[in-house]
Amino acid sequence: MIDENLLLNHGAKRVAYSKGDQLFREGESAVNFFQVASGEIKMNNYNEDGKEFIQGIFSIGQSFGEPPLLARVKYPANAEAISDAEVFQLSKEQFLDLLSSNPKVHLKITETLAKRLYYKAIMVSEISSQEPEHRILRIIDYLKQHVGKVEEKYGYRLDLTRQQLADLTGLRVETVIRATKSLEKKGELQIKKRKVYR
Amino acid sequence: MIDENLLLNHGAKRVAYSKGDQLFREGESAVNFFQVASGEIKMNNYNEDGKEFIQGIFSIGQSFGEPPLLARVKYPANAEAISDAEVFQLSKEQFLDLLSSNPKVHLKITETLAKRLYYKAIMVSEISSQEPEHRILRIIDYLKQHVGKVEEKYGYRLDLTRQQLADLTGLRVETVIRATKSLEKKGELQIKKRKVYR
DNA sequence: CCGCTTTTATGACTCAAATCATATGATGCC
DNA sequence: GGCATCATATGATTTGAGTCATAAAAGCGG
Repeated sequence: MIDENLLLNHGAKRVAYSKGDQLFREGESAVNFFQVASGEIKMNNYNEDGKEFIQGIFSIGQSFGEPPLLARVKYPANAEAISDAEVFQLSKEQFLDLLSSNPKVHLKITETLAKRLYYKAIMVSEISSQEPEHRILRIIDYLKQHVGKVEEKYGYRLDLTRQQLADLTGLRVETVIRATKSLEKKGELQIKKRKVYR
Repeated sequence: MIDENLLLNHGAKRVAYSKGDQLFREGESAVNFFQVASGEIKMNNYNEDGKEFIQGIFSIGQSFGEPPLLARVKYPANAEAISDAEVFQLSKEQFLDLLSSNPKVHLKITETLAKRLYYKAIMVSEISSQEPEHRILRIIDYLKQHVGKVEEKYGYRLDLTRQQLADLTGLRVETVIRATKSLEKKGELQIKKRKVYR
């Protein structure tokens, strides 16, 4: 997360999007740096027959879409507002300028990329070679640890629909529903009022 | 790739490994920066029933294992020498020192991470939602474009065994063999002397 | 050149997740 | 409060990649 004033001083604009708006599309060239000011943004892909895969969900303070900016490649996914959202935007030049004049911020960005790489390394290995229940537990544990919010009575509350969980793990809703039920039976997680806790 | 002399000036050691040696294991803490001097290193995971997944293959000039160093997390995978290999190693402190005293090198590393994130984003989406043939073509195209070597008579020659291709895509050898044959029939690639060209 | 290992190849069979259909329980809104 | 929409739930059926077995071709070392 880059300090708001620093962003504004380097020419960032605060842009508002409505739920469902697309900020950029897979295959486009990267021209901006993005950091969420409010709301939530997801990055996703759709395969030929319309099945969605969610690369990540970003909320307040988190940046996204930097890799293509730095690696000079096209966007590998779309970005879409999950809710109404506001986003700080900075042109590529402004962003690179900010980095070179603020080594600490640069290091922070590098760390962010490293963390995301860590997450992706885990997910790609899980998805390629593990069973549905295992995949689901892994992503829940990851979220609990890395974006973990309040510990409630029954543990960490997963704020995702079954569909989103499916799109993050590459499974089908029905499979996720059945797997979470089975996991509850095994005592690996709790389901209260349809919400998943762990 | 960081200049050899720069590495040595910052206290890098050149370490030799034999084919099959493990440089580090999944779950261990990261203490070193690595850059390949000769030979090839792969990073991989094994799931419960021994199935391998290859996260990446690194050859001369490429660095690996930086993310856990920067993100302060455990290694998400093992590193193993595919052939006899030599590797420059730098302690975490030496590496961070090198970065802070060489902004250009730092930016280069950031770019490297960004590129790998790009690759992983593609692979995770492919693996989660595409058919075997599609996955295989995608990884071949990626390799062709990003580590692409000599264009031969029949196009880019893929220097991977069917097994390695399977481990990179999360498929089974038999599936890869059948899929590549089917792709050849469709004219999407060529197979000459068992080697895949595209 | 010969034997051994690795890699590619192919057929038969299995099985678990995807698919399809349909229902019921929440939630939001005019 | 009633109606539309969204999310969860569950059973029946299909399907395609995994699994298993077995073989043949290629590469390699002595």
